[in-house]
Amino acid sequence: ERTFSAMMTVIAKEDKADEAERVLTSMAEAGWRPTAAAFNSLISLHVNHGRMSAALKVLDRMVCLAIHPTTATYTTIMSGYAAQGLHQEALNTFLALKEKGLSPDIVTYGCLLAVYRDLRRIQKMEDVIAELKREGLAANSVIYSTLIQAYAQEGRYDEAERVFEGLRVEGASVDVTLYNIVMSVHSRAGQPFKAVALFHSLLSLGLVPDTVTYNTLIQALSVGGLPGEVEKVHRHMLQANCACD
RNA sequence: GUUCGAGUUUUAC
Repeated sequence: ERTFSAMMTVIAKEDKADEAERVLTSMAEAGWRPTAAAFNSLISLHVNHGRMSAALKVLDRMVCLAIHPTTATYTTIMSGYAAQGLHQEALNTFLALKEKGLSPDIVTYGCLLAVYRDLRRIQKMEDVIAELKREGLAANSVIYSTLIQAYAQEGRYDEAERVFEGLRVEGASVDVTLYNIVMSVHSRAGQPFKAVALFHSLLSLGLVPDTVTYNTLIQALSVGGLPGEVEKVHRHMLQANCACD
């Protein structure tokens, strides 16, 4: 059962849609009950290639086989619509999830927030974050980084920074991606020194810079009028054995 | 400490 869904994710990563379909249907025909996670992997595969109608067909077959879609099922579909800029469809999927009696989890909310960010509905985002907290969920780095991007997109850099400070006071999780995002915001705000400062605090927290970190920092320095500093970043990168281009 | 799903850099008109 468990090894099965693992197998499905492997197949999904290699984009063998037809193979995945075959395995899944033959299992079902043999009287096995594939897990919802196995179907979710297949749905995710279609979604990652922009094949929403194929994804929805899998959802239908799931229902026909009496395998109940999960929160992850709907979240996957929602993210597919969001990726295509089909915001209303994404929001409808969120409603559908709740109508089925399922509860959105932190990943679902992260996806919902990305939709409202693209729609430039900041107040709505604040409402959603309040709602998720009311439901006992802990806002994490994904939630806050999405909000930070929304403020930055409107040029409201001080509010973006306040969110970043607030999250640390609150003790929310932090990760490299959050730092990458805030560094990028400082870069666009014309504050290369803040990006550099953030790079150092990320290191002091024991976070490991990735290729996006270095690229973002280099970008911040070159557009920020400090191209001379770029060489230092390169040296740091090589010393850290980072597999960057 | 049990990874099926969410957020980040660049991208030639």
